[in-house]
Amino acid sequence: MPELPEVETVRRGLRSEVVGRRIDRAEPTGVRTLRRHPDRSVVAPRLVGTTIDGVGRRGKFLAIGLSSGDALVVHLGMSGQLLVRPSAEERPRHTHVVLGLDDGRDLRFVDPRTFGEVFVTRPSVPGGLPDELGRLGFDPLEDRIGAAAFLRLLAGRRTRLKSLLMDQGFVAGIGNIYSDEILFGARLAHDRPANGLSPPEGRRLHRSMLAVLDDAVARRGSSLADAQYRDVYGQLGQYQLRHRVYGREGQPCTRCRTPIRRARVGGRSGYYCPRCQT
DNA sequence: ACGCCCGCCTGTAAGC
DNA sequence: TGCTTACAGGCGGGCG
Repeated sequence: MPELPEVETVRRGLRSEVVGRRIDRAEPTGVRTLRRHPDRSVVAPRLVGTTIDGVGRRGKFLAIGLSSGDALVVHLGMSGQLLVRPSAEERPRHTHVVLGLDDGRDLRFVDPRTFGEVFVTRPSVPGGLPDELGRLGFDPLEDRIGAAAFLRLLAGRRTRLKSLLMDQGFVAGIGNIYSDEILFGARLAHDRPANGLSPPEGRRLHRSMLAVLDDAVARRGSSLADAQYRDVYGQLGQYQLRHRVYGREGQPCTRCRTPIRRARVGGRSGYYCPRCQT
């Protein structure tokens, strides 16, 4: 499922493949994908003729900067893919947006479960972050806040750690998979209240967050059994091979051999080592 | 302020 | 074998 490392991998792929290209055609057809646009007919004219200037990311959102000053914002949701394919190639099912580029290729948004979205907006600060993303918390890799600042943010929060890590208004980009991996790396239980951590524990959480996310980006993200996550080239990620708790219920902990457990946390599966994480 | 549930979706896999 | 059910989960909204 696309979380920060997967979205960052897509961002880097777009930077290599589509920055500098002009959009010659636009087919924004997906009704649910374009749900922020009550009138979808306004979308294509804002895209056609513009050049892609750059690609930014905050948390799980991508912001594709256009020469017009608009930004094309993309969220992959659960099953969204941004694929760069030759325009002549057959389109897969659930293709909701197609941008025809000036090099004979398409940038395609494909999303079977339609939890993802695409919209065009004009940042009030030219070249800045789209205003719609302003409610997001800090981005662990873009902002690189230090341990001291992280500890100050934790201090005000009574929330349990897993919920807090997945709260996009607190820290942007972490979802179910990486919250479990980060908590394992920090040797902290998912239900610990954030403001109850000792300073060493808070520093462990900070260090684990950066270490897990950096390693996952280096391995181009996680693709699970459903193979829904693909980069812009259609390639799978490799970080799932490094998962130490996620999806490993009943398998021995890599640190202590105790069987990994699964718990329902807020309607979702959370995985942890009952011995290492306290 | 926080926890928890629901609804939105489709594809896959487990269960009967 | 074939149908039904459960599950995967990001996110916004609602409710207690």
